[in-house]
Amino acid sequence: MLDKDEVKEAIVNVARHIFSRFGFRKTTMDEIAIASRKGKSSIYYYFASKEEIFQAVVEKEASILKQELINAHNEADSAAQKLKMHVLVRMHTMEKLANFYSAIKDDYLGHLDFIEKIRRKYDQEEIQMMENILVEGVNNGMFEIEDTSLAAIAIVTALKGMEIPLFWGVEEQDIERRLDNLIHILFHGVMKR
Amino acid sequence: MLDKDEVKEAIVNVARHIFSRFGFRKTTMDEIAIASRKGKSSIYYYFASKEEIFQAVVEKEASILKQELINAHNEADSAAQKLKMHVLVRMHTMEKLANFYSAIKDDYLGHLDFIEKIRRKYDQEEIQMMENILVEGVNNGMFEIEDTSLAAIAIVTALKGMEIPLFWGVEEQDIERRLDNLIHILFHGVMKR
DNA sequence: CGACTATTCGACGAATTTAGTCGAAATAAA
DNA sequence: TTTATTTCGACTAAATTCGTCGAATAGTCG
Repeated sequence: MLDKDEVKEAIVNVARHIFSRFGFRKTTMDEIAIASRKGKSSIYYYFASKEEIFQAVVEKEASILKQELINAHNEADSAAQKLKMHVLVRMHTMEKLANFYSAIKDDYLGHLDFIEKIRRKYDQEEIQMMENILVEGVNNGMFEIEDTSLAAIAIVTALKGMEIPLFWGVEEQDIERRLDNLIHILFHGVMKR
Repeated sequence: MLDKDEVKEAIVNVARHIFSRFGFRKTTMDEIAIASRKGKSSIYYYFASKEEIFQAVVEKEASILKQELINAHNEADSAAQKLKMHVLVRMHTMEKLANFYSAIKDDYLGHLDFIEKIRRKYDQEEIQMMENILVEGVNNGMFEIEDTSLAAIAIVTALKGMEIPLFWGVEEQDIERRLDNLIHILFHGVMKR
C-alpha cells in the first residue's frame, strides 16, 4: 500500500502547476483530479477542500524557495558568481512563485491597477538586486556596462523567459547545459571580439 | 459620437489579453466587460456572442502577425540585422500569438501531451530559424559561436521572456530604449573585453 | 424644445459549471 | 472470511455564466 503522504504530495505537485497557470479561482477540482489521474472523489479522500490543497501548495512553495535562496546566497562570492547564481536561482524558483502572483491576481480583475503595483514592486526589487550585482562587477573592473540601470532591466526582463516552459519536459542534465550556454552568452555576447 | 468600429476594436484588444492569459473557456464575458470598463450588456451591443469576440481576436492576430513578418523580412540583410529584426518582431508579435496557444490548450487538460507536442514543434521551428541566422553570421565571420545549436536554444529561450508583461504599461519610447539595450547585451555581453 | 437614434447598463433567467457528498465497488490486509 | 483502505460514479445544492430585456442616459436633427 502506498504511503498516504506520497499520494498527497503527488496531488499537490499536480495542483501546483494548474494553480500557477490559472490561479485559485479558475482552477477546478475536476482539473486537478483529471491531471492527477484520479476520480474527483479520490481527491477529497486526501484533502477536505480546494482551499486545503491550495494551502498545501503555498506551504510547499515557501519552503522550496527559502531553501534555494539560502543555498544560492552562500555559494556566491564574486559578482560574476553572483550573477550566475542569480540566474540559476531564478530559473529554479521563479516558476514556482508564479503561483502567488496569479493566485492574488485572481479574485477580481477590477483592482488590476492595485495588483499591477504589487507585481511591479516585486519586479522593481529584482531589478534593484540585479543592478547591485552589475555595479559591483563594474567597480571590480569585471563587467563593462554603460548604463547599469538599463542593463539590469534588460537582463531581468530576459530572465523572465525562463518562467516559460521551454525547459519543461527535458532531462535535468540538458537543462544545466542550456543554462550554461545562456549564461555564457550573457557574459560574452555573440559578437566576435 | 464615437465610431462603432473603434469601440469594437478596443473591446477586442482588451479581450485579446484575457483570452491569451486564460484561453477561451476560462475567460468570462464579465471579465471582458469589466476590463473594458463597460457593462456586460454593452459588450453584447457590439458583439453577438463570446465566440464572435474570440473570432475577431483571432482574425486580428493573424493580420498583425502577417504584416509584421513581411516588414521584418524585407528590412533585414546582414545576419546581425536579421538577428535584431528577429528579436524585434518576436517582441511585437509573439505576445499576441499566445492566444492561439492557450485557446487550443483550453478545451481539456487531458490531451496535454498532444498539445505540448504542437507547442514544442513551434518552438523547434523558431529555434531552427535562429540557428540559421547564427550560422550565417558565423560563416560571415560576424559572429563567433562555439555551438550554434545550443546558442539558438539559449537565445530563443531568453526571448520568451519578452512575452511576459514587464514592458506593459510603459511608454512606447521606453520600450524601444529597453529593447536596444537588450540587443546590445545579446551582441556584446557584459564582460570587459 | 421634442422626437428620434445611439449607447450604456442593472437586473434577471435559464443553462451550465463546480465544490463537495454518499454509498458502493474494488483492492489490500489480517 | 472479515475488516480496513482506497477509488470512483452518480448526485445535489450552490455558484457562475452566457445572453436577454427594458429602462435610463446622452447625443442628433428638424
